[in-house]
Amino acid sequence: MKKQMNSDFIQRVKNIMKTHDFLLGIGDIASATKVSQRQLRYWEKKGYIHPTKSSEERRHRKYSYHTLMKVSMIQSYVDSGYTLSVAVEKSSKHEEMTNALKHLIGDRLRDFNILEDGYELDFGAVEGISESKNLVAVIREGKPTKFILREKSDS
DNA sequence: GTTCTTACA
DNA sequence: TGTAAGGA
Repeated sequence: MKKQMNSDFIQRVKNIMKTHDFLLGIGDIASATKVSQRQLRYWEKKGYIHPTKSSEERRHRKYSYHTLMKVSMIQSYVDSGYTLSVAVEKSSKHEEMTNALKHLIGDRLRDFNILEDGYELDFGAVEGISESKNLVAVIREGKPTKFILREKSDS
């Protein structure tokens, strides 16, 4: 239900982006990321990045903001000394990790509290441990983050 | 004016 | 890989 609403929203945003041509040219990507147009065309030939499908009928390539971020991340890995292919692998893995984290948070985060010096994230009950307790991540500035099992409150 | 491909250095 | 040529 919630997921349905969310994908509808994303679809509407995509439609608006398309009708308003909220897309970036190769020059935009190049100037923003300092990756040359030559390099971007090379990355495309290698299959690392893809122009939007709608640009297949166009004269020029068009890129999404998502692609901009991907290029930026790949380049940051390249700047760190990784080879291009490794940089691409790392950016793919980073993206998957981000998706997994979003999934985890959306799926399991039951409560969130802001503390004086940090945060508490309540992930609810842990299967097979204790149904009356919740797993809580406690993050405090200057201290190691820890997980605790806390008795459920009635309020 | 920008982007495209091809080709040369 | 940068740059130039010559078109779109």
